This record gives sequence, C-alpha cells and structure tokens, in this order.
Amino acid sequence: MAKTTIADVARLANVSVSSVSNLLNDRSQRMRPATRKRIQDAIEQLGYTPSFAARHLKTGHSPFIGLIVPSVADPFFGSFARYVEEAASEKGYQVLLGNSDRDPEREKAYAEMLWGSGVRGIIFGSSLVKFDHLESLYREGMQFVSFYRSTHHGDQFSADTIGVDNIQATRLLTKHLLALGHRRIGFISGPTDMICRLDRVAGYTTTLNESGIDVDQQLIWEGDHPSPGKASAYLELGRQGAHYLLSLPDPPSAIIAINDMHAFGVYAGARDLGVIIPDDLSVAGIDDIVVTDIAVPPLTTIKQPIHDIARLSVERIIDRMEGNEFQEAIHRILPSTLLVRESTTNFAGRSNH
Amino acid sequence: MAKTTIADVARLANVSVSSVSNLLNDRSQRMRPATRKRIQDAIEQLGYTPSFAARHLKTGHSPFIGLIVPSVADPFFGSFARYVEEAASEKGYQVLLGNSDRDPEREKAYAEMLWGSGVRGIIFGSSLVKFDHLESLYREGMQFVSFYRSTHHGDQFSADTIGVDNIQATRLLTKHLLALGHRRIGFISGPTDMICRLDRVAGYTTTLNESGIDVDQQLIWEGDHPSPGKASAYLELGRQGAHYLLSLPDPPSAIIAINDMHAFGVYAGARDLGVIIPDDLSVAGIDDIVVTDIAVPPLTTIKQPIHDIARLSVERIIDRMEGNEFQEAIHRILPSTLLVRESTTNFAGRSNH
DNA sequence: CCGGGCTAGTGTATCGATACACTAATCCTG
DNA sequence: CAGGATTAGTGTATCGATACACTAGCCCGG
Repeated sequence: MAKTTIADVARLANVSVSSVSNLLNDRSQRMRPATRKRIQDAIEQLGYTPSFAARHLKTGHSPFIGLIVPSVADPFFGSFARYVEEAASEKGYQVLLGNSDRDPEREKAYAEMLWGSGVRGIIFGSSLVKFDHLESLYREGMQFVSFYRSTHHGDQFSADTIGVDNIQATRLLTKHLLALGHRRIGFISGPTDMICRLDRVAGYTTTLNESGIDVDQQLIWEGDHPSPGKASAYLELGRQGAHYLLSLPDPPSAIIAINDMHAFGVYAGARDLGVIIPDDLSVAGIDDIVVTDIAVPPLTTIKQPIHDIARLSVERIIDRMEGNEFQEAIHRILPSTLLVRESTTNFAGRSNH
Repeated sequence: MAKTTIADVARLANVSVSSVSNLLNDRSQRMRPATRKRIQDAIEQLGYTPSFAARHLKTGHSPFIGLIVPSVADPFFGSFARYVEEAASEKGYQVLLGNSDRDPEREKAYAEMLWGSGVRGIIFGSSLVKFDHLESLYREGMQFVSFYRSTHHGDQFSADTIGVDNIQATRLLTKHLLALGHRRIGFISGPTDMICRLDRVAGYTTTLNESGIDVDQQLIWEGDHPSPGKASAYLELGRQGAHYLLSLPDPPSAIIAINDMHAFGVYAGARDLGVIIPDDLSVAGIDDIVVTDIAVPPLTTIKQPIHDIARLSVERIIDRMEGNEFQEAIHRILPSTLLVRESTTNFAGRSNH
C-alpha cells in the first residue's frame, strides 16, 4: 500500500539511488550488465513505478499534453481526440481533455489550468480567429499546435498549424456541383468566427466567381452560435438554414454545408418541407464523420486525413515541448479528398412549383 | 519566464511561506485581515499560481481523474466524455482520457500509467465482465466508478456502479415490439464480454419467455470483436448481423440492436437486401446518439440519462478520492426511457416472397 | 611504480509546497 | 500581577526523483 520509491529499489539492489535513476533515464551506458540486471530485478520485484510528480517537480516537465476541442460530443472531434490520444500514448504522453465550446474565455481558463498542472503543450482542435487570449501563456513558455487553422493571420506569436486546405475543400465541392450543372448553390455556414469557416466560405465564393457566377449573398446562411453543450445543435442549425434557403423565392438546387452535422440538419430540414434529396436538392458536407456512408442518401463530403493530422500534431507538440523551443513554426497542409456519394446528382432543371 | 514560487510571494508580503500556504489552503481563519490582504496582493502582483506537482508530491493527490472509455470516437462515449469533463472541471478537476478498445490489457496498462501520474480515481465508461485485471491497483488505493455495469457479479472489491438498468432497457424495447404484433424478433449483440451486453440480452430473452415465446437462438446474432480504432466498426457489425438475420429461412420482422450504431448498421444491411424499414422490418436501438432523430426513418431507441450519470460519476469519484475511502460502494440505477420513433411499426404479416 | 585516464559507479542539494511542532505577544482571570 | 489560554503567526523536515560534482578502484604507459 505504501508507495515504493526509488530508494527502496536502490536498497534491494544494493546500489545508490543515482544508479537507479541513471538506469531509468537511459544513462546506463557505462553500467555493468550484472548491476543493471540487479536493479531491473529489484524494480520488477517491488513493482516500482516512478512518481511522475517528483520527476515533474525536479525536471519541470510532465508527460501530459492538453487537447482543447469545441466538444468531444461532436463526432468529428471525438474521432480526432481518439487519434490524438492514441498517438500520444504511444509516445508515453497522456492527454488532458478540455471542451471549450469555442468560447475564448473558457479556452483561456482551461489553458491556464493546464499550465498550472505542469502541461507545457496544447493541441487545439479548432481555432478561433483571434489567438490573443493565449499570448500571455505563450510568453511563459506554453507551446501550441493548432489543427484546423489553415492560414495564419499575423499572430503575435508562433504556433504550429496543421490541417487541410479549407479553401480547397469547398473549392472541390463547388466545382463538383458546378460540373453537375448546378448554378444556384446555397451555403450553410454557422458563425464565421473561426478561421476554417472563413476559409470555407472563401473557397466557395472564389470558385463561383472564377466560374463567372455572381455570388448571391442571400444564398449564404450564417447561423447563430449554438447553445453550448448540445451535441445536436449543429443539426438544428442545419435544419434552420435549410428552411431559410428552401423558402427563398428562387431557392438553390444544391447546398454545401460547413460540416457533415450541418448537412444532416439540411436532410432533416428538406424532409420537413417535402424536398427530396438528391432529386430536388443536392447536399454536400465536409468531414466524413462516421455515419455519412450509411445516411440516406449517403452524403457527398470531403474527407480530411484526421488520423495523420492527429499524429503529426502530437509529434510536433512533443518536439516543441522537449526543448527545441525556438524552432520555426510550421504550417502544414495535408490533402483532403472529395468523396462523391449519392446526395449530389445532376441538376434536373427547376422542378415545377 | 522563471516560475514564481510560494517563497517569492512570502518575501514580497513579508510573511513566512507557511502563512502563504495556510491562506492558499483555507486555513486562514486566525489570520489578521491586513496580513491576508498583503498576501493576496503579493499573489496578484506576481501572478503566482501554485505548482500542482509540488503539491501533489507532498500531499499525495492530484487534481486529475482518469476516464477510460472504449473509444471517444464512438458518439455515445464522446457525449459521455463531454459531460464528464464538464462536471469535473466545475469541481476543479481535470480529465485524463484513455481509449481502451475494451481490451483488458490496455485498460490495465492505462490504469497503471494513471496511477504513476498520481491519479487516484478512474471512471470507466464501460466495463468488462471481469474486473480482476484492476485488482492490484485497487489494493494500492485506486478508486473506481463504473458506468454501464448494472449488476455486480461478485467482484473481489468494491467499485461504485452507476448506470441504467440494461435488463429494463431491452425489456421495454421487446415489450414495445410485442405490442406492435411482432413475434419473431431478432437481436444483434456483438460480443457479450461486457456486463451491459449480457444484461441486454437477458432483458430480451426473459421478456420473450414471460410472454410465452420460445427464444430462437438463431435470432440472436453475436458478432466478433471489431477491429480496434475504427469508428465505423459497429456499423459494419450491424450490417453483417442484418445480412445474417434477414437471410434466415424464416427471418425476423423486427430487430433489436445492442446500440444505435449497430442499429444504423442494420439500416445499411437492410437497404443492401432491398428490405424497407419500417414496412418490412422494424428496428430499434439503445443510446439515443446524436443523429437518431434525423435518421431515415428516425430510430426508436432507449434514451439513457447520460448527463446525470456523468455528473454523479464525477461526484462519487471525487468523494472516494478525497478520503472517505472505506465507504460502502453504491450501485445506482437511473431510469431510462423508451423513445418511439418511426423505425418501428405494426407487424403487417409476412410480406410475400 | 607513479600518475593520468577511464570505468562504474556514489553523495547530496534541489525542485515547490505542505504539515506539524513550535513560539512571541497579547489577553484574561482569579 | 502571576500564569494559563488564545491569537497569529514561524521554522523546517519532508514528499520522490534528478543532476551534477564527486571518487574508489583498476589499467596502462613511461
């Protein structure tokens, strides 16, 4: 019951605590195999595990990384969290999870708690347009890696960013729909307080412009902030957006939603109004969350390489924490791919109404 | 950049470190208001935050709780994790997340890492039938609370269990389907290595028996373990199960799936075979995950009070960690409710084939 | 056979907070 | 006004590991 310490091991193995410590920290090059074995046996016998608290107190760093996402109840971030945890645990790190609901105050409070707990690196699963609230922590030495922040908008400090090209994502979707003959394409966005969202809107508008189509601002629906904590909030927003767009005098024949949850909300909204997908309306999302391919109809979407992103994020944050502090920030963009499924189809002309 | 310590504060406020520590730990009853203010000002001025590592080393406990779930990529556990984190952070605790894939080895390894990190309490989001692999940790003083483990099967030690009555859950579903006229009701279970699953199967079989219907073992499909890490694994299992059950010489007219993800797999499997839900086949799940009500058709399911369960779990684990160690284990069952939606309907007689 | 260099370790101050045993100064109370 | 009780603190050993400055013993060259 009483915790066994490094001293207990040293006593049993008849060596000094220093030697045990050296072995534990891979500084045992110049140690006789016999001695090494004695120590290892003692560790085994006592079931000794080092105290991270003591180690942390002495060395100043802990085997923890922070992960802040809007909400793990969102299937997309749930998957992301899962991969982050997996990669971290392979490297001997543990993940402290925080849900921010995209609230800068909560993000800041959380990050500060983490700092107090000895965490020196945080992965953000999503980022607000402004990063200012984290500047003071950065000054103290906290390291950041941010997923989902494709472009850097003159931040005051250097955080790694890893993600997909969000502009490219909506560009692919918009081109796909244009190729199917759609000309009035709606966009359901939610609040554009995050960089990924701004980029996604931009990809949509620039692609339309390049194709000689004027962007009709009426076709861009920007929802309010959802009430925090409700996993179904995005569905509801998508539904509201669909109601709005489909009730326009000249409604769109296709809708791009900012993510798959919003897209499924569009499914519900369309059903409310008796609009059939894909016959009357093509719908596309982004993320490829777990249920997209068994939805009815299966959802056309953009698949993000979130497994790779998670692993890379973990590698980077550990690199940064383990000392190579003043290296340049990296801004890595990984490719995303268009998955064409049955929710998008050829524009069949304006249905009679 | 250099961390400010309790000694810095004491120096600035012209008191001893003991006094600062006393203030920080609410032992300042007998301290002059003026002194208290001096200390508080010094803390403010220096931006001092206590080192959790040092505190932990001295006191033996840390502000962390562990949360082990099969996978946060599963929307159900994602929601659960979200609520656990919320409740914990309100109480000043942080959540360390682990994904076990229901592998006892991984559970054990994870729990031991947590112990080494100073974590003295773990919430399990799901539990394996056997808890033996955790016994040695329990001996050392680790506390456990387990969600989803409705009955206690003679464990060697006392862990709190909080959850829903899984027997009752499938009982409600089975009765509902019987009331609709269904007599051949299939059950898709996945491996029955977890208590909640055993209970769910039991609720189904006993209810059938009580109604004078012989349980046809052919109608119970037990899938293999899914490949770890794949969020879509349950969908695939449900699909396989549906293929099997619907290809029987005398197929069921209704299927209960062990959870909603499996149920959506049944949706996919039914579609593969041209079976229409609910006309040809009624389907019901358990969990009420986020997309159930916008599925086509919306899924009849059992809603678990997972928000309450999460909060209660956090309260209990903190209680247990904070010393009242040898209190009795509690076994709390919270009510779950049947949500009837459009995926279940009256048995219409055997469709011609 | 002396001394420099190497091997295989050892001894101990230290990280930052806490807990417990102290004590100086003041206040009663008989 | 002696002396016990109370108030408002203080001093320091301690938690468990690490880092760095040591050193005992041996080898080998000159």
